[in-house]
Parts: sequence; structure tokens; C-alpha cells
Amino acid sequence: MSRARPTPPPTADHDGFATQLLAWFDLHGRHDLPWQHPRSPYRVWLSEIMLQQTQVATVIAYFQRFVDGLPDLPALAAAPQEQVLALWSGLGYYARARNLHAAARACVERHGGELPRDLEALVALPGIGRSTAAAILSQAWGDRHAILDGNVKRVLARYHGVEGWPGAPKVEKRLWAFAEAHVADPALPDARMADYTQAQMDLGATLCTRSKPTCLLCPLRGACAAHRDGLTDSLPTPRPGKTLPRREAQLLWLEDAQGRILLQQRPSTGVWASLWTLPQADDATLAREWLATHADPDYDAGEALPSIAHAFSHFRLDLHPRRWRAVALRERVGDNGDLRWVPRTQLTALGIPAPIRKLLESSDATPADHD
DNA sequence: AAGTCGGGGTC
DNA sequence: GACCCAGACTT
Repeated sequence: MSRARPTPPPTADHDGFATQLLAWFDLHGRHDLPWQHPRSPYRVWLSEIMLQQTQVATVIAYFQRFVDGLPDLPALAAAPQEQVLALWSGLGYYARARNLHAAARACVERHGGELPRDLEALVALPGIGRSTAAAILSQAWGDRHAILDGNVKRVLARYHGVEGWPGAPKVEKRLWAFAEAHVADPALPDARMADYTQAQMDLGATLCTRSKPTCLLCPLRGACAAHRDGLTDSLPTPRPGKTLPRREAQLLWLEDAQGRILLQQRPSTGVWASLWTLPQADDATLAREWLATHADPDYDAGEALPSIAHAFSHFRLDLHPRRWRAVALRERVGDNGDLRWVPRTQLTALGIPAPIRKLLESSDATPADHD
């Protein structure tokens, strides 16, 4: 060792953690998730990517739609990016979709069209980190690897009484050490690695929840430090607070005489990268200039629609939509570059951010006669 | 170590 | 409103 550890190494590793957990899983775990039947490396991989920072209930419908359209790795690799983003549309964190796509193509080029059964090779693929790679290997093949996702962090922080925000590298390193120690327990059979990985996540998702954990039914309560010390409400330590900045933007909703909507593809970097949205301006003055440059109607003739408040992880965005109907674009503008007239029936084929799609679908296809 | 990247569920 | 969630990536 290059340096002395300030904290003692995990010693409470072979204490029945895995044994108790597996016994509970057999009776009370989730055995009917879509990616478990059938369970294949491709389906496990896809589910793990979709489940990054996203809850199971949200993922299920997206997973079904995605595997219906792209049922295996070669199909994903051969698909155009537009289709992949359309299937991901509404799920968020769109870099996951682009990385998934790129990783599939890398597997075709480097691994014979299959997902490699190797931790380092998986981590080398875009979008797959240490925990996701371990989850894939243990669930798809039963290989012996520790995972450390949000569920396991919460379970281990309570079970071992680990204080400090789990996102801090120092705390995360301790949690990894505990996770590895449990996996090294000889009482955990190789044949049960897939169940063991699933069991940890099921416990965290159904009993050891962030608020109001159901300790009465927990198979680990006998050795849980937080339960013993009355710290289940304060562990894991919450993330340090930060106030989010607020931004505003104007949305220009233009429809032509046929009811088609003018959409604009966003740049390949930044928020909503490569997705299709309404043309956007930072303020009303710039919105007026954009309209004067691209189309004929008077700005003030547009219908001001209710504002939309949308929260991102790192800022809040207030969108102010304004709508014009039966618009014609100026010469040399439209259906070129990043602008496209899109019929309403084609909206499902494009990757569109959730609040924009909700706005477009909330309104009548025909011009409103009210006033 | 901090910032970037969505959207929905929960309290 | 604030906080969280089957994280990874960039700087």
C-alpha cells in the first residue's frame, strides 16, 4: 500500500448481508421487470442506461417501445441517429441515447457485434461507467462484480453508518470498499450474482427508500447501524444545497397554411443537443428581430400563450411561447439548414424535448375560432 | 472537485 | 418549492 488508511478496512463484510438479502429477494424481490424476460446482454444493457438517474416506473414504457423498434444490438448499430433520438424522446439526458448508439457501433466494429464480457472493455464504451458495467456483467452473465448505484449507496450508507454526501469522492470510495467486501463473501454463490445485484436495487427501491424506509420488514435491520442508532432519517447525508439560476427564453410557434409547424434542430452540443424545438430567442427584442428576418406577420399579431416553467438539474427555464398561424416564410428561408416545416403527424418521428412536445400536442390542430 | 446533462415522482 | 433518482462525462 502506498499510504496508510485513516479509516479501518471494512470488517463487517461476511456478516450475512448477502445471505439475508438473497433470502428476502426470493420472496419479495421484483422478478417481473421487462428486461428480465427474456434477459439478454442487450436488454440488460439498454435497461441499465435508461435507468441511469431515472426511476423504474418511468423507464418501462420507453424500454418496451425501444426494443420493439430496435430489438437487438445490430439493429441499433444500423439505425439512423434520428430514429434513436425519437425512441428516446421524452426520457431526458439525451447524451445517453447518443452514447448508446455510438457504443453499439463500436461493438460491431471491435467486438463482433456483441457486448464484450469484460469490465474494462465495457467501461471503454461510451456511456458505461464502473457501476453500469458491473451491473451488466452480473445480471447478463452472473459474473462477480460489485455495483454502486443510488440504491446501493443508500443501503450501504445506512447499513454501515457512513456519514457524508455519497456524491463526494471520499465518501464514494468508502462505499465502494464496502460493496466490494460484500461481494467477496464466500456465502454469496457465483450462481446467484444476478439475483444479488437485483436484490440490492430492489431493497433500496422498495424498503430502504429515501424517506420513510420500511425498516420493520427489512432483512438487514438486525445489523443496520442507522437502524440501531436511529439515523435512518439523516442517512445518507443530503447533497449540499445550491440555488439554481433562472433563465428565460421566447418560443416562436409558426404554422403555415397547411398547419405544419416550423421546427429547428438544436446544435449537437449543450442542452437538448440535436433535438428539434421551436425557434427560440433569448428575449422579446431578439424574437421580434428573428420574426422580421424570417417571416412576414407582425409580431404583436401573434397569440401569447401561457408561459412554461421547466426545471433542469442545474437551472430553471421559463419559456414564453407566441403563436402565429398561416405563416409564409421569406424567400430562401425554411426547409433548409436547421429549419424544417413538420406536419403534426410527423412529430412522433422526431426527438423533441418533453415540454415542447407537450406544448405542441396540447393545442388544436385547427385554427382556433375563439376570441 | 465542480459543472453539465432531463424529466418525473415525492414530500 | 426542494430534493431525489439503477450516473457518466467534461473541464
